[in-house]
Amino acid sequence: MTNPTDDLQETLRLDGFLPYRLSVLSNAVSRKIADMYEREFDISIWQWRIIAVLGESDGLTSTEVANRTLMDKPAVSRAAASLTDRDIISRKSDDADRRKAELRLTPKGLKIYAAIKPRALAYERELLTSLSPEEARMLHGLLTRLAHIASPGRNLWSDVKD
Amino acid sequence: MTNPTDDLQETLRLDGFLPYRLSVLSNAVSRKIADMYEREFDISIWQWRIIAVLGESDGLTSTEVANRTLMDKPAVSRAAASLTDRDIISRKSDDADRRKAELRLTPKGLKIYAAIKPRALAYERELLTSLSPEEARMLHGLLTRLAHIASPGRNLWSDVKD
DNA sequence: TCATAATAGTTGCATTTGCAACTAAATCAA
DNA sequence: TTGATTTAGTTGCAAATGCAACTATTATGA
Repeated sequence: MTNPTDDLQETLRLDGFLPYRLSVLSNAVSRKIADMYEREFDISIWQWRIIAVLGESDGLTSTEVANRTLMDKPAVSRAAASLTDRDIISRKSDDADRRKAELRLTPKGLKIYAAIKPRALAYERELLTSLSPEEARMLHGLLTRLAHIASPGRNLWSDVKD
Repeated sequence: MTNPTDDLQETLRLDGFLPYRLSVLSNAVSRKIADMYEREFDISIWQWRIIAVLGESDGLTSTEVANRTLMDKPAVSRAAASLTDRDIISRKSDDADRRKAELRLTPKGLKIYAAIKPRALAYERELLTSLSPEEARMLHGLLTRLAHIASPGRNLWSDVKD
């Protein structure tokens, strides 16, 4: 096994390279959880994100959804269109400003939200089984700090404080 | 879980949902670092992964590269083809088994590797500035444990020991 | 007022991705 | 042998992504 660049001081192992590890782990997690949404509810990750934020707080506009989910506007537009077609969310355009429209979960959407939510939380719990509660807290704190560095200025997610 | 309705009581905030946070952080990090590869060297993330593993250990076959980088075979094939076209890697087919071909960095490839590596490591260091050495170690350990749960059986990355 | 700029959301398109199906070569079993 | 299987790698294609350009509506300012 030759290492063609022994002369360079620091070693780089893809294995231990943080961006790589984050990417691989995130992909594995997303893939697994997306399979569940998809298989059982025919809902994509983006659709789920919209449902999730509307479940948290109803009556958001597309732009607000985009900000909260960090999706771009076309992605929200398309995912919302397909959810509207399937009667999972409704859109009511704002009378005062007819460019805007408020998105809400329909009764059907609420049912889907109520069905997916515990599955999502259960999967998260499963992931965290290997971590003690303090370690889980630590993990979130570390991820938050990394996010500040990775996207300075922009808050990738509001800091969870407790 | 004895009482399934307990799940419904739990709150779900996308913000604090681990799969979401991993995805958003990983995207931000990948985007930022990919910009650098792309802008300065016209190298995609996939191409960089190939260069990186070949920089670590030369003379791997496509399949070995795929295993180490967790890319799928078509992705390796295409990225390797374009790197070969650009004379960044070379392929020498194995005389004993003519299905196989060993991939190596060319002198030009070595130069690119040598140029990108310190930038990549510098970016990783920058990310980790907000963490103490123990915290960084802790982070890697936590990510490793999550990876075991997320992809049981399959080792997403060999555990860094020593 | 009216032209200009800004904002909300949609559409179009080129690129990337993931997966299945394929070719070529080697191995195995009878 | 030789026919079936396995393995290495490539090609093709459908779907997902990301971004730019567009429409429609509202706000601004001379």
